Amino acid sequence: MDTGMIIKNIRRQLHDGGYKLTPQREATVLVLLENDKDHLSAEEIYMLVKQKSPDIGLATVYRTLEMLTELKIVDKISFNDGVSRYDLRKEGDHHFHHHLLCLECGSIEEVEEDLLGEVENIVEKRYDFLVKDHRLTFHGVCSQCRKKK
Amino acid sequence: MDTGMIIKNIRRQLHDGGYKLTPQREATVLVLLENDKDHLSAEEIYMLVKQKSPDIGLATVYRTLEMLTELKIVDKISFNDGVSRYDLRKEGDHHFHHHLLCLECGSIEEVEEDLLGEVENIVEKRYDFLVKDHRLTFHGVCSQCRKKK
DNA sequence: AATTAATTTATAATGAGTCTAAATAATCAA
DNA sequence: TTGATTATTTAGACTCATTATAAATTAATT
Repeated sequence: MDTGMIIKNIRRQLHDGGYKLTPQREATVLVLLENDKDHLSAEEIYMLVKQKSPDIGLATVYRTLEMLTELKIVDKISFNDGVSRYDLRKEGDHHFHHHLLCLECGSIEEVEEDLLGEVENIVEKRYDFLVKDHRLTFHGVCSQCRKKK
Repeated sequence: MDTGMIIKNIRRQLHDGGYKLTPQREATVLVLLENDKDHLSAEEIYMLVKQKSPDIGLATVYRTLEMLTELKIVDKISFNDGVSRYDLRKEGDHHFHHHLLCLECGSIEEVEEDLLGEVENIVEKRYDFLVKDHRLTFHGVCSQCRKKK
């Protein structure tokens, strides 16, 4: 799907939630789209948005990210390094993808496929817990770092 | 296993890592042992330790928790609410247990059994990633909150 | 056009976590 | 044991991510 179409969908989602897609919000979403393989912090997103809209304020970026999180357009995740990171959810995805965090180089790889179907069933039955979403991160060593040794 | 024995084991683990079990560190470990079902933040731990050792400083608690995390005696985890939480690892456990976070009441339930064995195998093979540890949290609605409705 | 509501900006405030220097406690060599 | 060295703790200053606030701007409505 092209960017224009994605933006159009997001505009509709905002309207459904009672929000407008202001130029600042659109610029923020564009940065997220252009960097959908990264896991940017609010500060990093702010720096990138500033290149498009130099007058945007940091608080606006924070508020936009909060709103996008509430609407489940982005997922907020923390990798225990003291900052929250924001990850655009793929169109039609109803689960949050998983992450592989390399303890040596700090890289974060994404695992698109949902490996938790069976595990969620067990949790729902055995713990009587209605699962809505999940966060799964593996800590380990990526192939590149293992090759180096 | 009784508390004395656990403390003894932890003392040995600290020594092996080149640290001493000072009274302040012991008081901190005791608080973690006494609240092993909770997921306390550093500040909460500090408050509880202060009841045992009123003269302890917040920085000492932070440093102790950092050390215990490094030695894998506790696991540090964040549930996206802006604070890190610390969870004592059970004796002999080589994986971090999972969590069920209720989006309505905020309660956190623990899942002791390891449900990720097969998933880790897939990740190791399919993504060529050496798994050392994991963080798995399900977001959803607990049985109590569902009963209320 | 005037009014109201939503949004943004700039900046101040908060609060978790870290750093630093001085004090204290433990360890070691003589 | 004494003095010297090292590790640890304390208190408080500091940093930095995030949030709150008040004034200004923009958009929507009457």
